[in-house]
Amino acid sequence: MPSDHTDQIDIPIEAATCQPRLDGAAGQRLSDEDAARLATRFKALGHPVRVQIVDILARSDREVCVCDIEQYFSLSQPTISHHLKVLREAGYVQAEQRGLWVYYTLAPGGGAELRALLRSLPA
Amino acid sequence: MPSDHTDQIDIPIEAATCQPRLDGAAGQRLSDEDAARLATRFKALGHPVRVQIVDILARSDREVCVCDIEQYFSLSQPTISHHLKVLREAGYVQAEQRGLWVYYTLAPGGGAELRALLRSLPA
DNA sequence: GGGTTATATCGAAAAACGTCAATATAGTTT
DNA sequence: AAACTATATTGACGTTTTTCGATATAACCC
Repeated sequence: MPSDHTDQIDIPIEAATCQPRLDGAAGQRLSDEDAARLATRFKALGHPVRVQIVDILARSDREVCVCDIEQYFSLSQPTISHHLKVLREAGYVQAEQRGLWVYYTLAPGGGAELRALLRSLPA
Repeated sequence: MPSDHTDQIDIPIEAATCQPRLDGAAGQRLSDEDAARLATRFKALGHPVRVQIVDILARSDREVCVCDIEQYFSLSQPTISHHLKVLREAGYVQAEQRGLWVYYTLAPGGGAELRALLRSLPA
């Protein structure tokens, strides 16, 4: 009779080990430092209030006063100040004091990239 | 007599109020829902281990077994499993079980975007 | 069936985060 | 100088996140 008992039958599903990798188990990858820097930047955008703040700045064609930013939220002044600090330290925004007021803008360079990031989900 | 005592002298630096906004104090902006969704996605990338995992998947041209992912880190198995879950729930990665092993890939669609995100900082 | 293996889930402890009230700082006005 | 204003910082408290050991689940092999 023709072969209908092809000997594939007792081949274990994946040769008893998960598909071996080509490169030696720890090939080229992101450095720990780069991963940490990236994570810091992403984490800074990982809060709705900070996303909103960045969006406000991205939509504005001029600098925006902290006192105006505060109007958008029903949060205490220290809380807004804290979120602005996180965004500043992550390099997303820049502050300039003039008189009693402090004006924020998106940090130069990252502007286009940031607008793209914001568009990356709602699309 | 000609004006040489122009009355600009006692104009306060910024007219006693910070530069007024053009739109009515709460113009068009990101909805709370969109801000929350964006923040959730960014937060999922807000940890170095998860950035590394995404990078590993982004560099690989094939699916990667959990057992291989674990090799990259000196963290417990439950911890890696937890980070994979966060990435899964954020929609960045996909899992497929085959035999005893589970293989992860970047979620379809977002692949190019994700690679761009990863490139967004080290550049 | 019983034994083994890979991954996921649970529960707890430590660390990080978000928020506010209180206070400090720095500028402005009188 | 004193009073006032906008923003930042400090300190405390509740919540969430990260991590692990222990256990559960599910698939394989004998």
